[in-house]
Amino acid sequence: MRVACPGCEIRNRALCAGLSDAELAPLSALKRRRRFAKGEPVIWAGDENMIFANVVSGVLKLNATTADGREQIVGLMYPADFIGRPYASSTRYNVVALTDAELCVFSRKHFEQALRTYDKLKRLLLQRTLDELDHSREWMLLLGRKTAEEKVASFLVQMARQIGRGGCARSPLDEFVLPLSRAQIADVLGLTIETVSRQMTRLRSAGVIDLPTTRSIRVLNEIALSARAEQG
Amino acid sequence: MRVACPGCEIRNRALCAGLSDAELAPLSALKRRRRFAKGEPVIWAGDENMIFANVVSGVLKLNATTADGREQIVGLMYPADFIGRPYASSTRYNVVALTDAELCVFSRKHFEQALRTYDKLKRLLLQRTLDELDHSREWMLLLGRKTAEEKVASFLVQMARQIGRGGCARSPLDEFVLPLSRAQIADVLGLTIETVSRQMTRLRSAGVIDLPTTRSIRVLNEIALSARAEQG
DNA sequence: CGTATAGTTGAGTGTCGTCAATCCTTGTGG
DNA sequence: CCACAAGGATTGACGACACTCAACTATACG
Repeated sequence: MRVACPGCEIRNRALCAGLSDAELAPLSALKRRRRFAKGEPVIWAGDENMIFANVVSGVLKLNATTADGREQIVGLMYPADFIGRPYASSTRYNVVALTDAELCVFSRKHFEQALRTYDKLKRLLLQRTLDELDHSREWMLLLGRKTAEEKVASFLVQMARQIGRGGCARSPLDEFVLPLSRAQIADVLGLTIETVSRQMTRLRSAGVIDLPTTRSIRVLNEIALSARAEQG
Repeated sequence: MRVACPGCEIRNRALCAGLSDAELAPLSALKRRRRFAKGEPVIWAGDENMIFANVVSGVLKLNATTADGREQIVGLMYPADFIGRPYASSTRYNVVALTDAELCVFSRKHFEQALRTYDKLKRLLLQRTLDELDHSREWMLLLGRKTAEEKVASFLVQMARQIGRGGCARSPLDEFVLPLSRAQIADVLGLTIETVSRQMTRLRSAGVIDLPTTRSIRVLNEIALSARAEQG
């Protein structure tokens, strides 16, 4: 028996994991692999020509902006995550590739058709959406009530977990490479570049982390880091 | 033909609106009307004994807290909104009645059963959850990037819309009663009581709003209010 | 090797938080 | 009906944390 989407890196973790090979086969024919370069926009807020896709590789940001251009990253999408907004004609935020990325793309028509056909798909998307909602509410607590140090510590804890999840290891990593620049971290945390930088060096001075390069983090004291995150 | 849930105030706006009378009938037998007094907790974070319910009347808050007790309101629930967290054993936040409230309650078992049985119900819950996610992301922009004045103005714009939606009128109201105290508004906006109060009086001094009583708002200049909200 | 971009560090400012006093509202009992 | 108490809201003085502006350093890239 042939396996649908042979060689797909995320077959067992993405939404498709809820479908059998037989169920996936017709959908598989409608998908389109598409590459996006670092910095390239995937969806513009308000654009009706929306993309529905699974992230195969890379990291993307969802970001909202005020009228005068201030920016807030409201979500980060990793491999196996789903991008798109069913039941609405457009999204309220932009989606931009933070690294080179590969997506498994469907048209609105095909995806919504599949959503109607496969009950399981709907359930899985609902589960994912509920998880995202929980996550975004946790982030609201961070944005509204945490100090700069707590924000940065929370971000690093979260990052260690997320990067760990993607690889073979299932536990938080003690060393990893940030897929975000300082400016992007600032946009996630509702801070400025300078404040992020200062808090990073403070954590290093305190012996909680080390910064082998500006983009890589080594967690020296996970307990201390979690403590400074005030639950994260 | 008898109508399921006769006299229910939210029959046509809540999740149940997606079900026909025939479909609703068996569910209707399993529901339980329950009243909560102002300030009474409905769900505790981490409690497995979770409630699944439609809000019939009143306003409730979802709030998250840090380990040391700082509080952030991450959601407000109005009549016809749905409360509960399917596919998880507990919620990460508390649900508390802000006013006297009436809920139409189901047990986890019955609700998840219904979710499995009725495809339409799943679709409607997915739609709602996606809407909530959009809303919470919009709020992340507010929490992370807006000034105190913009936060308060955004809150008032939003409130005028929300209260208007509930009544017969479908447009934003120019005068309404706040269901929240200053302290609760502060917890929604990630500010302190004092800052909320100062911004309110600033808006009044500027002739944008009037405050007939501390709990009621009269919008004198909706355009100016929206402008100060930076899109809300 | 030189330029451009990203990141760090420093000095000074401003917005919002803290602490405290006062005012207003609401409810209760004399 | 009024006095009083209690909680909520407002206002003020002050301070701190994070932002702004700026200079400098490190890293990436041609």
